[in-house]
Amino acid sequence: MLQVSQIREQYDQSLEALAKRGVDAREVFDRVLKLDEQRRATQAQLDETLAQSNTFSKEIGQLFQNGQPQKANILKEKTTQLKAQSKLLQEQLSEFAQTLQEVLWTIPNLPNAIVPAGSSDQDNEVVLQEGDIPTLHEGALPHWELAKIYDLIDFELGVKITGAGFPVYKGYGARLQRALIAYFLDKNTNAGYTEYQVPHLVNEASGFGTGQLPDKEGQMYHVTGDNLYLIPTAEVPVTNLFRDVLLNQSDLPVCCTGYTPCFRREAGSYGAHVRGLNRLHQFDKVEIVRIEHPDNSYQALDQMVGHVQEILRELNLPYRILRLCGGDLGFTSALTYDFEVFSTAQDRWLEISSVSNFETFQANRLKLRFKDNDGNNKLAHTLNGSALALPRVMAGILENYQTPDGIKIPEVLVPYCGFDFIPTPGK
RNA sequence: AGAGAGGUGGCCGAGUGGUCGAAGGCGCACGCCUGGAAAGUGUGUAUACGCCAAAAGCGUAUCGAGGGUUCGAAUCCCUUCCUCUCUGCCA
Repeated sequence: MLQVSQIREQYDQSLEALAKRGVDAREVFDRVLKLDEQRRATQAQLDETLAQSNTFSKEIGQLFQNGQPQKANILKEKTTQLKAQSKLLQEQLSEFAQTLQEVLWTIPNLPNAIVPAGSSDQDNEVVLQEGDIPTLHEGALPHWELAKIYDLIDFELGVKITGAGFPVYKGYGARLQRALIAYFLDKNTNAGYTEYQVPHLVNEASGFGTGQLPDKEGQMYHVTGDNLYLIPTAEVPVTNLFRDVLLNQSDLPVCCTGYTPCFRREAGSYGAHVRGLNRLHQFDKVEIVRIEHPDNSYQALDQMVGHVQEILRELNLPYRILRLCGGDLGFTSALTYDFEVFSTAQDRWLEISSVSNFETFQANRLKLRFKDNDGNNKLAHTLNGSALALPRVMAGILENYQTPDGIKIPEVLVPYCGFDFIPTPGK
């Protein structure tokens, strides 16, 4: 959620920034400023009325104590009027504040200066591409075929016990999955992130805190009996740990990591793009979250990008980094780098990580602040990224590491897996 | 799930209708004391919003949350959430 002061004090810059998303915000900005003015004026009036009323009440108390009830009764009548007035003002104030908040919720974050303008993923900037794209043997297969042949993942079984998009991992597949989680967590904790195990269900307040509610309610699974939501990403429980928190500057930066399954109801999309592991209702992800001083947040973002790069280099997967354009940028993000792994067998890039700086956009909604060294309370910057999302890493490994005799395991994963090769059945 | 107890500032804890944003203590910050430290001692120590160009200052709200009674509510009433104890169930 943007701050009103941002809109008021940097009106033109903010308009320009949003234009990169293809959003013309002039009208909504003007509405915000007007509502804010109304809110403030009403508050001033209300405060004055209540102050008057408080003064009278004190006088009445004294008059009763001094044995002058008739004088007190005169004042009582006055306060009755004031009470009616303040009640009305109170209602108006709530109305203005509520509407203002609702309008602010509709405005996306301001893209950073280096975000390219653009309307779709066509306009994303490739910042870097690294790693050799392997030349595969004749008859190389996409991962859903490999999963079947090697009996690593059973999609039909998942359908039987739950439904489409809930795969069952088996044998080597399950081991590889567990190895990846352990490897990612080790990489992250070695880089200074504190590991958390958080609940996979969150309450309504947390859904509002990170912005899934009220708008994107349909994307989460809702446990109606207890009014809880299955988390769509660890970002929700982890970031909400810091909801309504006032940190000290010396606490910064806060670096967290955690593994959770992620649940997404998301409908739509068809064909090869959702086959196999490409899009699921339940998948695993290791997330990193940082809370930073505003002066350091972009440096932190670069560090996070470097960290994910290191993992991909170790896995020896060909990848590229995209700087998302305004039109492709998430609603809450100021700057996002997407990581994509090249899937040779599918001949396409698969998104495996997204690293973003939200600046104060989330913190404002979460009321996540810190006391700076001058004693002022300021909104912190929040950042997060996947390090990494499992399914497409799995897909990338299976597809890029396949040989006619079987699937090799990236060297760094061998200690975690306990095997270095998945042989072709029957060979 | 049933029965009971309870939710007050960073923490502990007092407060059952007015002068209570809230005693006292702990913690913390700064000063004094000290050769240095401890002890002792003094002062200060919440958040949000509004007024003000800004600071100072002032106003308003906040004692889990929401509503009500009252001129006036931490205190009385209602609703709700949460925590603890016992019983039940259970990995």
